[in-house]
Amino acid sequence: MPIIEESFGHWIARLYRSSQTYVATKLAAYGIGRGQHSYMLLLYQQDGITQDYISKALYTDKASVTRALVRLERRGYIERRKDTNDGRNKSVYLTDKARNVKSQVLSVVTSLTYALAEGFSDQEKQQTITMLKHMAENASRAVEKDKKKSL
Amino acid sequence: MPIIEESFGHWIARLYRSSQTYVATKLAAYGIGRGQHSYMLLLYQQDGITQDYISKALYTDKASVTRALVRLERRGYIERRKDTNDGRNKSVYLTDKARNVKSQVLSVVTSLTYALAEGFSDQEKQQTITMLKHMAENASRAVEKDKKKSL
DNA sequence: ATATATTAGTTGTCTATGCAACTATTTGTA
DNA sequence: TACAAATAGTTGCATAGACAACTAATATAT
Repeated sequence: MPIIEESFGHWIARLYRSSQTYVATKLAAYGIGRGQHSYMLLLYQQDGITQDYISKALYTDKASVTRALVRLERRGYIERRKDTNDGRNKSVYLTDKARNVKSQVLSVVTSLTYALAEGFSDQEKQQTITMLKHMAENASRAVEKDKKKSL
Repeated sequence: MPIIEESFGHWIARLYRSSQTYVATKLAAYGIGRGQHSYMLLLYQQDGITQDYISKALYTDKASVTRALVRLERRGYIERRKDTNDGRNKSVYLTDKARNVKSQVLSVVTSLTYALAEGFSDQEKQQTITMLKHMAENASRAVEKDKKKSL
């Protein structure tokens, strides 16, 4: 019996890596790295949020957030400013340069979703996103549970 | 409208990272890194395959394959031997040490699939794997298409 | 038979990401 | 008010993975 073919993890890993490559190729021209478009996406939705907020929203380690944002800042896509009312926070703001590429970035993300769902009916697309969300939440929960156990 | 929530890529990324963390935590005790269990899995199915075969089966860059296998070899889980009939090939063999942890490794992979599918009916599980496979193939195809275009 | 192509694997360099340890700031408490 | 705990962010260190350039070995074509 094929073990690997029935492992969700195997398909998720393959899917993730190809998706990253896809996005990376399309956004390389803008100097936006493969792991950075999610941050742009989030900021397009909601500007001026803190790094901690981003870390929680994307379920990404705060150290990774710092580094991704440093890169985006160096490329001129964002600015980070220490909050005046709470000096621990840094709020993140898009620059004009970022706003100018918004439609291109969104179109890459959309085209990935579209490419992945090629051959899916509308109903299947809907089911897919539902299942992906469900699995992502299950995964976070499972990881949390492990963490608590190890304390 | 929430852009990011409807992006397949966002959910796949989150899912991938959590899954990796899950597996890493469970396999750390064996010195098997988070990216290495797929290689073990493949080899449990089929021993004595070449690196190139592995690279193609896992859709992973051959440089990454080399490095992952070097680590597994250093940990004593595999051996790599140059083929006698074709000196370009290196075939990869599991060691006794690897065979001894087979059930543990498989159980981690199974438990991940199980955790991700928590709350799914059998039919939903089946649909999920079908969709994951479908998307993975769509993704590979989309990446290939880009590559050809750039030539 | 020799020169060229192709193929398999390795190494260099880069990005992405996690965990742990650290710093700085703020909050809460004795 | 001063000291402890919590919070936000950064840095050190490690793994994982991609791409490109390279080496070695084999296959192909002249």
